[in-house]
Amino acid sequence: MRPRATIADVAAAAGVSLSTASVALNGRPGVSEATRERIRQVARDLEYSPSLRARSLVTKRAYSIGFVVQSPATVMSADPFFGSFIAGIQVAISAAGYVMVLLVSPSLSQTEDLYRELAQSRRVDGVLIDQLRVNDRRLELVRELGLPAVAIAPSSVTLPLPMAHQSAGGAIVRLVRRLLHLGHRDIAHVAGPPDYVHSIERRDAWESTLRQAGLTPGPLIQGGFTMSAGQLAAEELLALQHLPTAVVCANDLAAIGLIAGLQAAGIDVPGRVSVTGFDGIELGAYTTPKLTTVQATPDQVGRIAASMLLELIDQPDRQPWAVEVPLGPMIPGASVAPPGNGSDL
Amino acid sequence: MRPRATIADVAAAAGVSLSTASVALNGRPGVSEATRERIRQVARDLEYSPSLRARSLVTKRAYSIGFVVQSPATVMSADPFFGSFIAGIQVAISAAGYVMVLLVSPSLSQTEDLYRELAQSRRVDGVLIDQLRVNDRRLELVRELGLPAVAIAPSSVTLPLPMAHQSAGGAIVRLVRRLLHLGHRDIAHVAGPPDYVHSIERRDAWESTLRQAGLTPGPLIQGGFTMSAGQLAAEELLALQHLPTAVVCANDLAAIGLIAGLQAAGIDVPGRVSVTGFDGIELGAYTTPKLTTVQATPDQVGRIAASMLLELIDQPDRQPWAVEVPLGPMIPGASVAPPGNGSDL
DNA sequence: CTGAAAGCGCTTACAG
DNA sequence: CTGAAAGCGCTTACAG
Repeated sequence: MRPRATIADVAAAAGVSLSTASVALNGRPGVSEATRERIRQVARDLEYSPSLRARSLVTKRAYSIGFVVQSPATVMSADPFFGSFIAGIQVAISAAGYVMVLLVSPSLSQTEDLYRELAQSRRVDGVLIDQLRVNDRRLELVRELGLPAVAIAPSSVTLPLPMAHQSAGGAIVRLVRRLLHLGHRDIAHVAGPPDYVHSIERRDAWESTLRQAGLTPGPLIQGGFTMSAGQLAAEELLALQHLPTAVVCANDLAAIGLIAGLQAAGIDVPGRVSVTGFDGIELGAYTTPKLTTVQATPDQVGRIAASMLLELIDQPDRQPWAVEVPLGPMIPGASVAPPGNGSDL
Repeated sequence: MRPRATIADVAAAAGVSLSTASVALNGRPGVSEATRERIRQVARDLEYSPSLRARSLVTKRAYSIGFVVQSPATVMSADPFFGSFIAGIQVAISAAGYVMVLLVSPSLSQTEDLYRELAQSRRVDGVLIDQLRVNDRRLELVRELGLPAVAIAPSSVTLPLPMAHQSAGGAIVRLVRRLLHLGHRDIAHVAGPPDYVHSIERRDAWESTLRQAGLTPGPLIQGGFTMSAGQLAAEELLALQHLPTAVVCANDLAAIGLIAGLQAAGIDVPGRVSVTGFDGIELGAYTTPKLTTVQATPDQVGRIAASMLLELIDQPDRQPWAVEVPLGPMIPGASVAPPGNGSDL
């Protein structure tokens, strides 16, 4: 890169001191409007652009936030959550001159090391914590490192740090009620991995909604958030004494895998079994039948979580607070129908 | 964050000068082994970790590379390429102490602005250029900005900058030959958007392989890289005088959409029409029938492109060079069969 | 083999 | 309203 103009060049060309140039360019009070405009013009003429490194050193800010995504193969390959999520983050931070450093990690322990490195090298001013586990050690880690952090977590949990809530549980409640309304009484759940707090939230939502309706929750299958988990769940269901009339899945991918698995075994969906998902991924519109689901809003989750993080960076001692991110609408699809349309095995 | 030890603290505690501490800690020659070890021990005791900002200012390095991904909704939502690609990048750069700054952009013109900002603020030492268009203005832009850049591009193009080649064209050749071997003579192509160089490479590969076999290339459908593009392509094919016996799609997603579209119209795949994809995404194993495709290796593309970029950053005046990234194997699936198994319309 | 000094490009009190 | 000086935390010639 060719040599760039520095603020010293601007000051010299404008015939003022370094500090005056700095004050003028940063819009701080203490310079006459005439001088300020003159200095700005000179800066433009010289194509001056401040060096972030130098500014970083003195303001003690990296102007970056960090995000570590685990098991990228699984999370990003198939989960549309990710693209919209980081697009939302960028919307929130770019106006403040921030960028996102993205790291991928193959394992939990490496994730912790990556957060540690980010903090120690002062690469970032704060981090986002996603995909929270039960007893997640990252919470303790960021506290210990003094690293500002915002967590994305279900509304049901309370953490000692600011949280952006997306209530997937609320979506599950809606879907279960829809199935109840259609007449289903035997509603199973294909859960996510049990060590994720958002798996637990969804399972609890399924269970409590059924209990509130005076029903005993049907079969609970430990599944996962992937298509292959859904397909395995189909095998488990088929091995049961009798099939439930409906299955509420933890997310769309599992639901799509489940439908594929059921269909491969000759089970009609929704004639014999109704299936619901959660996320509203594009793929759900391409399955046969189309998937009934609730639209998640990952872009808004990213936007809100990131702007919370910027606030926290400005006020590191602020008491933790929480913001609820609204869900999208229910997307009806032909994967759901009243029970009893299909013949018994 | 609590105050951190600086190199001055380490030097004082070890009873040496700043420069000696710096030299010792950076492993540069000029200190006795005894002093070096003593200084290292003191650094460990003080939990010293160098400030990247300060080092950046003096070494004139950001220790970051940039990557701008366009239309994240489309690219990342469905394309598994992305997750593996950035995982590969990180593998290549983390050992050198680099991280990746990821930006998303909704449009071409904004992409250019983002590259410009990255360069002007010296946020990054270089960038990766992906999803190359015909007459892509980013090539001129990085030259003008003096920003080191490596492009990911098909083997068929030659650019004035270093390139990591992944020959999707080679994959298409393999797939067309497989269809020819099975007896197909009427082989259509669902192409990607015509302004992407990798769309053109794939179309050319389809066309030239057929010509080499003495055949006239069948219908060419301008499609896209998404499922919905594939589904639209199905409608176009169905509107033709007669259906080809096989369709080579630009990627897996288009192929999956095409299969869905054909099946919705009552066309048997592969009985009536054989279909192939490219990428080897997980989803292809879940369609009925399973997709015949060739496995791409995005992790290796990322790894190789990123390490080329690090080399270029070290030697900015190096002459452009290119590295071929090997493709994965063909993945056979039931979406392909000999022609003539289905009845004519 | 080791130390004193300059400098990277900014910002920020502090004087005038 | 403006300028001179110090300092952010490092690295790197240059002397000794």
